[in-house]
Amino acid sequence: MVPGRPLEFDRDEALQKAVEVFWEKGFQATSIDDLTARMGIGRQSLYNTFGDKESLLGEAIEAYFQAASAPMLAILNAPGSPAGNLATFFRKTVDRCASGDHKGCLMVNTGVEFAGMGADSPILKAIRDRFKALERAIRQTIKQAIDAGELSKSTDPLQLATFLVGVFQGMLLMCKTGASRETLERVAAGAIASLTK
Amino acid sequence: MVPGRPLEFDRDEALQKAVEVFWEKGFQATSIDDLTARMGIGRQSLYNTFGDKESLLGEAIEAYFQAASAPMLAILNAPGSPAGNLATFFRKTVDRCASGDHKGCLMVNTGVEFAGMGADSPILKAIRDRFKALERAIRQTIKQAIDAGELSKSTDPLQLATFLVGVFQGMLLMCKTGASRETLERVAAGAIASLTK
DNA sequence: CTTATTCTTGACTGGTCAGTCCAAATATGG
DNA sequence: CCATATTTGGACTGACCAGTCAAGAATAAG
Repeated sequence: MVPGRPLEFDRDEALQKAVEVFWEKGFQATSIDDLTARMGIGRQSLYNTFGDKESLLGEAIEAYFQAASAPMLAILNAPGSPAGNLATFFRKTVDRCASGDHKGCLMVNTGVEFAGMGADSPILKAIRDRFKALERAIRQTIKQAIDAGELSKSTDPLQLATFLVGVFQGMLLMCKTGASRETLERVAAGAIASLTK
Repeated sequence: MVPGRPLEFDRDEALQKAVEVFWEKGFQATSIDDLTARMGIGRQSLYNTFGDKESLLGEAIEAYFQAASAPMLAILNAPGSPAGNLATFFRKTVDRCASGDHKGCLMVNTGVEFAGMGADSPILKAIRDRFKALERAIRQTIKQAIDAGELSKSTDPLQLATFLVGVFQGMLLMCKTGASRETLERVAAGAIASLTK
């Protein structure tokens, strides 16, 4: 084993706290002091362990995506009706928004913040890639729904998947800016209605 | 007439420049120097004429909304088919996004930024109110479409209107984060499809 | 125990930023 | 021409902030 003083904190726990702060306040509005306070570690420990502020954000987004996407992908791939799974996906999104104190989505929030400073930002690219991955998963479920006869054979899976991701992002945005549960339910109802023909 | 040295610049022109800067860079990332440079006025002139940075943003949002909403409301209220007008609304949104160099929507962008700092912000309230006004206009057009027999009598105007505003905001968000015209066209197609039954 | 390695603590730095102050400039009204 | 009112330009201030530095503390290997 390599010698040296061991970390006094749990790296994953600290990262989880960083996720919360970035999620609530946004990247620019979060200071290093905000982070160290919530993470319960010293300034130098943060720089040693996570690199600079933007690297930490990158790790926070990665951790957020893993935690947030896993249950949603599980819904899409659940046994039973694919179209029903898509409907469940949107109902679950309403629940998550309504129970999250209007924090919205870390990736959506961060995407808006970084969009203004050059489209070549690695952060922005990571966010886009992750939503692309979600789109692929939804498209797969749509294909299954078509095969199962739940959606018309004339349905364009790519078009419908992109549309649903758009509605999804719209819901997360509205959640962040203060929409009520009723509002989000109406949006979700529209998405679900587009699955019944 | 009240004496005193006259302004050396056109207030509305300067405000329009401020809109552009906030729109591109966001509120926090815009410094007073960024503003004075683009507006072509001195620092003190800015504070004299517009108050502090947040007041200027408030005026910028107001001016942006007036300029951006007028043509969109005109589309909704155009003579002819109400449902067709709603479809035109979304096609026009694609055009505006695709021709705007991925600036998205000033109100959406700003809404995300201010959502993190207290839901009681007057800026955030103004943004919400303006989207509520858009929702009302869309609901009115939906009612006309129902009366004209273009939409089923069982259609819930409020539900559909809220849904369409959600899709609209989703499109503006995706525009900001770099979506291609093709992507936005797919989302718009989904919204338009929800108007044909 | 000694040494090499890593972590922690707190002070420090260089820069940026929003907002203010003030003296000079430019207009009107008498 | 003078008094009054307003704008302008530039310097200034106080605060904050991301990132660095250095000295001491904790660990494991030999």
